[in-house]
Amino acid sequence: MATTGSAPAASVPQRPMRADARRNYDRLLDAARTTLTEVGSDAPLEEVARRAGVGIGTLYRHFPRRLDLLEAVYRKDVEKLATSAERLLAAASPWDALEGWLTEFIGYATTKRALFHELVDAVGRDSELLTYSRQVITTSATSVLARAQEAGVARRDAEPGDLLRLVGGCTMMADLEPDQQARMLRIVLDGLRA
Amino acid sequence: MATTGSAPAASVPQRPMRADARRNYDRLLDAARTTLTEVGSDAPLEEVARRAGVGIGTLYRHFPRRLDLLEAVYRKDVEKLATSAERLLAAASPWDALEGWLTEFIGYATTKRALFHELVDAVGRDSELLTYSRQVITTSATSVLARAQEAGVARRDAEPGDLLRLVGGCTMMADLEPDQQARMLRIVLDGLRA
Amino acid sequence: MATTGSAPAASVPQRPMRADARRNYDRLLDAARTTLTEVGSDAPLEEVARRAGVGIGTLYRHFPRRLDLLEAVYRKDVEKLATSAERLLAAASPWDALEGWLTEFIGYATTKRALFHELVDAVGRDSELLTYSRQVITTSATSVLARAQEAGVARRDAEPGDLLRLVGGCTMMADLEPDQQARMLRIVLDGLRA
Amino acid sequence: MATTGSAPAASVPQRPMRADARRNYDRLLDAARTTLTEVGSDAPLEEVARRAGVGIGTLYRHFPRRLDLLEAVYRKDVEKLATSAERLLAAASPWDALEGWLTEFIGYATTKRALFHELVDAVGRDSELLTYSRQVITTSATSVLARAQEAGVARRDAEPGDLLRLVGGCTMMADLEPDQQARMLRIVLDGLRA
DNA sequence: TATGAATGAGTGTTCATTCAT
DNA sequence: TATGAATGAACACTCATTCAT
Repeated sequence: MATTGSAPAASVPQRPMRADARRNYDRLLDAARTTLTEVGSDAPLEEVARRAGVGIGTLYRHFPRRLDLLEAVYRKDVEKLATSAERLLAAASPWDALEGWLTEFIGYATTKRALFHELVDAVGRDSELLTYSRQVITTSATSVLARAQEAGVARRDAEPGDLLRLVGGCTMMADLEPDQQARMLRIVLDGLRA
Repeated sequence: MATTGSAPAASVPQRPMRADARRNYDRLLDAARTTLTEVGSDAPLEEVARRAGVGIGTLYRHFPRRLDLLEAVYRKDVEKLATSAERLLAAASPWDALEGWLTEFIGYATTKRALFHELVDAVGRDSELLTYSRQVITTSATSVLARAQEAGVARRDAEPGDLLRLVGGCTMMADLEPDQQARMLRIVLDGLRA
Repeated sequence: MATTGSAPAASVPQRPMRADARRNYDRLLDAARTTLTEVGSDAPLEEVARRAGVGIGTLYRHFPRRLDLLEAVYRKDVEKLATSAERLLAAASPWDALEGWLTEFIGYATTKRALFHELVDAVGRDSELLTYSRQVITTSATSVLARAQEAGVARRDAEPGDLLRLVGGCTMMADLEPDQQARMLRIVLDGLRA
Repeated sequence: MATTGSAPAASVPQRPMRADARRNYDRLLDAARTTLTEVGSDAPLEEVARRAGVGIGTLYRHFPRRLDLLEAVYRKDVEKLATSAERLLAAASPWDALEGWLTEFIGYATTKRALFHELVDAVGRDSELLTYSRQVITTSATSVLARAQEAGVARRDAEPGDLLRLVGGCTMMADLEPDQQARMLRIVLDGLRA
């Protein structure tokens, strides 16, 4: 389910990136996420390039249009959620998997808050990316919740969608104060415990 | 508790606006809210002026800086919430007051989603406006909830802050599909009923 | 046949431009023609604005996209040719009309040399502008040549198209040395005389 | 009269190119001519390299500055005209030589149309390249025309310069429709026949 | 050596803000 | 006073050129 993490989101088998290009690509994605969530969704790409320590031309070589960068940031967060779900399901206790995944989900919700509007405007709510995103998240949330319920550590009447809206919505509403976010998550988790 | 609705947000007693100026002021505020929530927080002010049916110069006469307009829009929504709380507490049943106020709160949350980031960047989280806003909303939410609890129509263990985060967060998370918003509100209200 | 010279090439009856706006519009067109023919078709628009003595924003108010400016320059030259034909046919001797119009045509050919490629790329050879241009020029050339032939001052076996290609082609080929252009015109005119 | 076709346009005796380097050099020149005449004089060099099937670095190894490539393309066309004149004079009938050379000249005029402005801007009208070009073309045109005139198959009152301007000018004016170019050439040739 | 990734100056375009009408 | 034209700083994006692989 998780992708292999090959950089360009789409398409054909291509030669692997050169090491330096790969490093710049990753740096750019990281810089983009922090810049966009901190400065706002209208952050200049020059600022992203600056934080990544590369020239603006390099940014554009990897992401020919602003939208390509936004999509890649969003997609990476979604993929990370899917990967986390797999890893946690395989290696953590049912409860820890649930808690760990929701913690990661908060990071995703922060990214989503910054990018979602612009993405919807540009590619539409039914684009491949957003459809894929909904599917991945629903699947992951369902998995970690179901395992916790089957293990008897989570309330049986909780639905994955409720969980997502509670944690995600509170994250967005909580205006990015990290300690508030952690507290909200604690409340939700306490409420969930069987 | 509610302000008197005098147009320029701050300061000294000044002569009341001429009728046409008042009309333009109100139109601009309305146009700004719809434009900013629909087009996005980076909507051009020319678009706001166009929707209000006035020239850009007139917009700037009323709101010398872009931020002034954003603040006024936000403040108006907050004041409307306060006014609604007073009206509903005076005239509606405890439950209807709670339901009515939360419905209005969704509109506020939509505005907040669009403007909050830019406001925080510009004036800071502890500015008069945002402090005032928190206080008004907490007070209003507390009033309508407490009355419903005292009347025995709402669960006693619900806290105003939870309510706000649930409804507000879900609004933000729900990606602006109005029917989804209504459904989320219904769920929360059903859950609240004593 | 000639337009009234209203500035925006298309559309509905609109209020006449303010005097200063009209002046800037005209200056911009003039500056654009000289800049594009002197510097080349890839001249920066900032240079055009600079020569017109206005800010880049003013240029964009009048011509929202680069192409709009190129089209307007080209269209104005075509319209000038049509107007010249009318004027010369009404007021000059048949021979002087022919000579005068061909002289103006050289200016048009210079503009065309600079802009044509980009226009064709952008709007296509069958666009309204280029169709209109061909029609205006054919009509005008036919008129001035036919009158000269009827008056017995031009060879009867000359065709308008030949004339245009000779004068226009030589203009383009002559690499913009103005004295060479004049000499070529003289040769063609001597050849044409009945 | 023709150069020996040594690749780098100027200067010192250097070892002959390796076969593969020579092949890349030739491919680049061809790709440059087609790209520049088709896409326009502002075509990106990456596109040239792509069409030539080499990397951009290889292009720059052969042509360290953009201008070097433009010069080489132009020079090659001029040299081809000189070579053609020699070959046709030696092997074809006087009339066929004239016709064949003028046909080649149309190709040159197309290249010139695309490159001339930029070349003049960069190296000046009296540069070695442009002086050389004028001399080669005048010489070649004079040769093929004189031979045809001496053979009694071309009008004696035609001048080489007229021919060049007629054919070249019409080529430029004819806006690149190849069939129109052929027709213009036919007209000129019919007019030339003794 | 050939490749293509990196660079950054330059250009088209937008939009907050000012100012003449 | 209301209007909208003018301004220019800022930003998305391109491409000639350099340099690491």
